Amino acid sequence: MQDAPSRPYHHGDLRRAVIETALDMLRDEKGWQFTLREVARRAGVSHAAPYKHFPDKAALLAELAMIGFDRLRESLSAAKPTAPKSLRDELTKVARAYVAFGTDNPALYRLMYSAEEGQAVGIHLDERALAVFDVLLEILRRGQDAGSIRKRPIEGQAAAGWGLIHGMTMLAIDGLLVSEKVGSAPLDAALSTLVEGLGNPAT
Amino acid sequence: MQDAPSRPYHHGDLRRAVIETALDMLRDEKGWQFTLREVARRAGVSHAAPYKHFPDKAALLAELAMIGFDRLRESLSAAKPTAPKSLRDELTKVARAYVAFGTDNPALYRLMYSAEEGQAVGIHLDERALAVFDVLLEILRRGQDAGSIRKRPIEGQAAAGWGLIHGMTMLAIDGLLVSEKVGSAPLDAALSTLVEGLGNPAT
DNA sequence: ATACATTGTTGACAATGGCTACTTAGGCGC
DNA sequence: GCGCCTAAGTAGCCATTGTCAACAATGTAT
Repeated sequence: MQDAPSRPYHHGDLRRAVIETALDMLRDEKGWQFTLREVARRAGVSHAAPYKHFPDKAALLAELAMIGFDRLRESLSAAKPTAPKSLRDELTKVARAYVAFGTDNPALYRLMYSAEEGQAVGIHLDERALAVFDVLLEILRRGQDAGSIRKRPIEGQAAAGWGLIHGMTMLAIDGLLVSEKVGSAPLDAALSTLVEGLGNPAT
Repeated sequence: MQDAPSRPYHHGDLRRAVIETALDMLRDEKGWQFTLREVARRAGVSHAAPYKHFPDKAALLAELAMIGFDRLRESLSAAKPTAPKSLRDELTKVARAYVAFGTDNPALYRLMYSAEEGQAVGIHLDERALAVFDVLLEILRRGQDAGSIRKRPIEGQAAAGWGLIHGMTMLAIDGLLVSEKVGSAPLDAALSTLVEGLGNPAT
């Protein structure tokens, strides 16, 4: 991780290094409330150096959130089966990957959804965040065309899917899906209920 | 609220006053990251006075969260129709009240779900939090008995309901339910999808 | 070579904020 | 009255942090 010999005065690629270090810290810690100074410390530079690459802390956070959306989309794409048995199967696999991303990257996920003074809205309307949403939309659209998903306004179905998946992710991250409340396989159960609700009963 | 003339040296009921003041602040601000000093300031006492009634800040936060659960349960009970047209109607009304509670009390709701170093689990297993969950369970149970809700393990159905409702609440609080993504009535759509998923198709 | 822009370093400011002593006010039993 | 307990006030420690200003090193174009 740390470069070996007598760090040259100029890092060379500190911007990237700061981002990488911050992502590392998000991996380690539970929350995204790291300090810029700590990032600098871990990156092996002085505490003010990051300011040469980011106007302020919020800028770094926004950048990290965007990277989070990119990675989430990649996760979802990777989880999409190439030859799905059914659309319901596909939807389930993608949803599972979504929740897994959240539990694997709790701090990053929280950051992506933390309303930094109402800026969350803007972030979520960015192209890179919409790309994640489009994965869901595309599946629903295809399902409607194929007849396996109810023909309802697709935005509403997307709302249901997003809401349930986001909710389960948050609950999972917070460790609240304890068997006392939701049994032993809450995610399976929730997803199958969702799929029932979205699915066309005629099929 | 504020006692009138020349505050006596001893407040008399500072514990309650601190809680009330903190609840006021939660109503005003978006987050629950108020400072104890600010609470004391608003309550009109010195910044150290609260420590006579709460060992530390976390204790106050826990107390507030519990009150939140109490109020949420009351809201749900109040929303439960006395003579519901159907169980689906009842479920929808209660769910709507849940989300409304969240959007009406965003900071308090966030506090209730903020994992203060993994203590969220304990809080949510407390009797007063479980009482909220029981409202959902009871409706599902009754629905299963009446045959209008699918006969599936009830914990799984509760997971789906909780997940979707909590998710929609969080999205609503964060202002993310914008029409560009989820259309004009996302909550309606999501709840009807949920009800479809939970409902017994035979009926 | 030399000027200039870039990128890092050092140091400090200002605000914050939880928490802890120690001191004072006041009520209550005796 | 007297002493004691509780509740409140005052003062401050101590650590943290975002940010900025001034300075130093390095690379680059002329």
